[in-house]
Amino acid sequence: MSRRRLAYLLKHANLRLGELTGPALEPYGIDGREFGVMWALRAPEPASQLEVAQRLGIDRTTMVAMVDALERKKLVERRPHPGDRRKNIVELTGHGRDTLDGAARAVDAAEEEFLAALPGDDARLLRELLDRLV
Amino acid sequence: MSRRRLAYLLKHANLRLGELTGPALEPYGIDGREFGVMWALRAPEPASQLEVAQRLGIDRTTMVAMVDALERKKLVERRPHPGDRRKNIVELTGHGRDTLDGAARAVDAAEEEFLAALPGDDARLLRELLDRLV
DNA sequence: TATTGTTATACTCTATAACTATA
DNA sequence: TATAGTTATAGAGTATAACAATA
Repeated sequence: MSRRRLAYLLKHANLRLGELTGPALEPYGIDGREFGVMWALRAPEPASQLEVAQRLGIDRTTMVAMVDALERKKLVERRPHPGDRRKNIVELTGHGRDTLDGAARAVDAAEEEFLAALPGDDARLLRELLDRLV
Repeated sequence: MSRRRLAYLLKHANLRLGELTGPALEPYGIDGREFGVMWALRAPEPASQLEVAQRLGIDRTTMVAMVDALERKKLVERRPHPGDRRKNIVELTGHGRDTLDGAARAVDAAEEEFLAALPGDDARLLRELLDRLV
């Protein structure tokens, strides 16, 4: 009867996951949000700053600071778009790609630990259900 | 292959839910966080400010401002704890209880709309899986 | 000494508005 | 006129530190 609300469950699930992914990413010098940007950049097709921001659902002004930080760490690079000089192409550097490989494995492990309370099928199911909602 | 990360799914699920519950609560003059506090206060047993804060996983300093706001709206009341004068008992007022009744129905409807993409069994299952994780 | 509530303060995350340069 | 990126700024939401009252 002491039912917890869906918003509470989603928020605290995300908080708990963050407590696992945060430390897992620390050795790579990035936080969860930066990992999210790099993850969105992993496709071989280059993307403009705005495209990445929209893919992640963050504001383009927020994106500026994120790319600034990642560029300072030599993990991504901006270069002008050949066909439209208003746009920046944002790409992972070689070092960024290497970092992402390791970081992605660390995040995989953190997610696995987060989902450890659920049997394998249920973990897969949870991801699928959320995917259908978002 | 374009897999979205679990943190992304949880965050955006919560954002989407908030976009539904926010407007649903507007007629009741409260936001989602205030609803959360009132929901935690619905049990007949009185609770101290700190107990409620811990139940919700929010800081006690944050709790002060939340209770201040709800008290200004005459939805909750503080009274001294009879046995321990350091503590405040926080309780719903009559008006607070009436408001919560309506607000809870509005939030139920918003959650239902949020979960509409899932067949009934899956909606129940999602809640259960999250409940086991948090 | 430790705990509860409070206040002042600061930090993180994010968005809005205004600007520059391109289209 | 509209778009991409940038900057400055402001607003949530939250936490830390210090204090008063009480245990």
